[in-house]
Amino acid sequence: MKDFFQILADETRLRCLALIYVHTELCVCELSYALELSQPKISRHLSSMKLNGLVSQRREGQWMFYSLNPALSDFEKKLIHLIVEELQTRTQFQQDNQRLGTMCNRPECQRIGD
Amino acid sequence: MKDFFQILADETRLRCLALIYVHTELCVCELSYALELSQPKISRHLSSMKLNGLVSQRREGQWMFYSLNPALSDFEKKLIHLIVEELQTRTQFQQDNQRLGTMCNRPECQRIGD
DNA sequence: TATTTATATATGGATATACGTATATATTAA
DNA sequence: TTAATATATACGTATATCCATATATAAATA
Repeated sequence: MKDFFQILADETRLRCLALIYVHTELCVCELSYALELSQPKISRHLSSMKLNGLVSQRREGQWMFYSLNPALSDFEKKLIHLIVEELQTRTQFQQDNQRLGTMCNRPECQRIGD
Repeated sequence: MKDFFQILADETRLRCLALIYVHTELCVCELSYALELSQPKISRHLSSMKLNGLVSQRREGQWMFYSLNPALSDFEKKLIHLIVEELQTRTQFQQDNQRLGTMCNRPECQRIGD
């Protein structure tokens, strides 16, 4: 459980998690744009989230899409749900989400539920 | 929120948190005994939990009793409830809790709900 | 094949964290 | 006042984490 919280103990990763949760799946460039952070930084954090089983990845052409790992335990899923619910009430998320909405040339793909 | 998870991202602190939650309040020597860890180590972790608002402290004679901080937000309280609920199902907690039960000369005090 | 776009990784440095050990402080009792 | 018990803190070290920058890999396109 310690490692689970370790992975949540970073603002960049929390911001990524909230957007991924809400949009089902997002690629690195979308997160980099929405959070106004460098591509390597986003990629590194997603990589550590992947390593710890928080997210899974799917390649589609040039893009690597990240989504919540369906293999998460019920406990972890419940926590993440509550965490994202809370994050959504905060300005940081709202700003990030709005920026994402204004992004041009977002990769076209069959995103489920977006 | 990052700092909240930072504080939860340590096994010793999670073990303390679970015991404190279940027993309402505990002192350093009880936790040190139950977890079989040195007094300075327990004290240092409790101190950081106090600093981050997770627990509050109350002195009674020689003993410093730690309990969950009542000023925690509803969100934080809900998370902690779920976390402790999960921890209670694990052997680590059960062993810690059992050792606490076998401790001799536990400080006598009017512990609420213990 | 060469170029562009998207993503991942390597490196070195700065900072944070956790630890054991030693010691200081505080309270109680002799 | 001295001793014993409980707790807190200081210090040095080892390790982990995060970052910016540079570069490597992979896929798509010209």
